[in-house]
Amino acid sequence: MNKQHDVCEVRAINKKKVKSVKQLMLTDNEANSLSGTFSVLADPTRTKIIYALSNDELCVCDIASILGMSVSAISHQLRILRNMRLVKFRKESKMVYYSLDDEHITTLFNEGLNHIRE
Amino acid sequence: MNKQHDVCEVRAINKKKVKSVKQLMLTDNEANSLSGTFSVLADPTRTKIIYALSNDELCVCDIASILGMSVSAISHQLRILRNMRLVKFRKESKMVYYSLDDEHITTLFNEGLNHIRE
DNA sequence: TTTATATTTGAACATATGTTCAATTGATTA
DNA sequence: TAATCAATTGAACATATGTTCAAATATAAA
Repeated sequence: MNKQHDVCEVRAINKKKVKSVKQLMLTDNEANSLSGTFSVLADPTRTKIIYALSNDELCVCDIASILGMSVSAISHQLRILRNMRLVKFRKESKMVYYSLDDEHITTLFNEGLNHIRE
Repeated sequence: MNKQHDVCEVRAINKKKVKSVKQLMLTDNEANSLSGTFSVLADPTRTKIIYALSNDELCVCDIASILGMSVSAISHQLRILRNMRLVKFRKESKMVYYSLDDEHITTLFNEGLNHIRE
């Protein structure tokens, strides 16, 4: 920690603003939860999976085929989407069929899609 | 590439579904652009910065003070937000004041915030 | 039971990302 | 001019993340 850092971390330029914004500031938990939510959508493989599932319920093998990727890679990503409750699944014999489970995030997803497409 | 992969990448379970979803599928560019958009919001420091700037125009030093982080770390993150046109800035003597610049993403940001808060 | 197949899993690997540290730039002031 | 300060930058470092590979599960069929 050198002098420059001390100055800027301890003495703010506009103390009133700093104080008032500090009071409103997100907690670490809120910021982590918020950025964590966006992180789920921050990978092209996952956005493709979500997009694919927005059209149809699909098994792992078909998702892999659609994306042209290995089954293992898709399965790893599906686990992340499962843990975040973004997708649900049902088993039918050997196969596992995935579908979307979270309306909020798919709304977010579609807003993002509109954003890049307009 | 072993046998298992070949089977699942070449032969899909439900060929019709796979073919139709494949035709609708996002291009790599679209998927990268979409996930890239979400990536900007996928870091707690950046979400805090955006949140702070949604309240007020702020200089780098004050943002650092509000977040309790080094000026350098904040400046690096502001560069990312600048490159993505999420924030704009004006110079006033030695100081640089940042403010939000992109309505679309701040809408996205607020939707995410509602999502985690409800 | 043995074989085949759909999926999951863990470890290894490479790459991407965020922060720190030190140095630099640009503007102000003594 | 020299000194000071806000901000930026690049390199180094540690950590996180995504894919691959090999092995393990689980279910169905021969």
